[in-house]
Amino acid sequence: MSATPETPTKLQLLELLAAIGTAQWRDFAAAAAHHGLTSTQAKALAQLNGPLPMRALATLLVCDASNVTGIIDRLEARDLVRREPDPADRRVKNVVATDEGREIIRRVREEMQATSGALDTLDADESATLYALLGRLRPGMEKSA
Amino acid sequence: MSATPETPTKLQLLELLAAIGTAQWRDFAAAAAHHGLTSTQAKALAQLNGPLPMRALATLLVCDASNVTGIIDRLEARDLVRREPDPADRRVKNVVATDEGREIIRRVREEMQATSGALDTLDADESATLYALLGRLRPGMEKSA
DNA sequence: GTAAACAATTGATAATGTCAAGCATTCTGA
DNA sequence: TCAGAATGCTTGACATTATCAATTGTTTAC
Repeated sequence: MSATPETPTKLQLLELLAAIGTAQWRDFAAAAAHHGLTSTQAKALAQLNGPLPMRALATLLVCDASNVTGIIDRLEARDLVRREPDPADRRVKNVVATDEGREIIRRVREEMQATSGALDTLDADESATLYALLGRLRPGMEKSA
Repeated sequence: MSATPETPTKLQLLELLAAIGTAQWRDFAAAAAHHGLTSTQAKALAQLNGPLPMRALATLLVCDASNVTGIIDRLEARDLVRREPDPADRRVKNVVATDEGREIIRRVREEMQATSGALDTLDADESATLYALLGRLRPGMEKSA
């Protein structure tokens, strides 16, 4: 057997990447549902590492700003996030995750067992290689069309 | 510099994988919108390599069967899919992509330029390595929770 | 200091999602 | 065989997510 395995076609690689992405999304959505969150709500909560203006959140979620209003309304009704006025610009409202919100999204991430378990099958070298390759891929993929 | 780069923490790897998945989804959704398809419609169309019962499609999309009825209704109204009776089981309706449906999803895939372009930055060896690593990850990730 | 630009919200409407109920068909087992 | 359970799809009721146009309040630019 060769040290360099057969080169996959680009289509094969695209398809495999899509399959991984789909599986990961399923895992995330299932964990979120387990905590009474819709996928969208969980996705929004996952962005809130720090205070974030509504507009910025809309950009991250790639949707209209008016949509974010409703999503945050529902999260706020459950005390998972707060709206805070921005001290520098009175037009802006910053969204902040509450302690409860941070805790719940932490658990969701923790419970992505399919994804987590799959990564456990890689040894240290493989993890490092995968990390390096995906890291090279990332900037190109995040370019705006 | 070392031949074996630093081993990433599992959390770092999870985060990177999530970022790649998100970027890929954005790319797919944008290409779909360019052809007047919602993300969900495109996702449904993408499953139709062959005839597929409504129920099977619901399983693949991880949603209720009644939801699929509406999605397929709208695709059928645009002549992108057809419902065909199953010869072996009269309860079943098989969904089949029309020529137009196959063509439109082919173009959507073709126009995922961010993803495609990112993969172009890898040489043959790197592609092969990435393909092998992701291929090892896949079965574990597709396990049901 | 007025006009343009921007942030967030509201209201209208469509698409997506769940659940419960229904009809038609197939399967199961006594 | 045939009554009842299970299955596949649809419908109806409803909540969520999405987009767009219009509004209000606040900055920014000229």
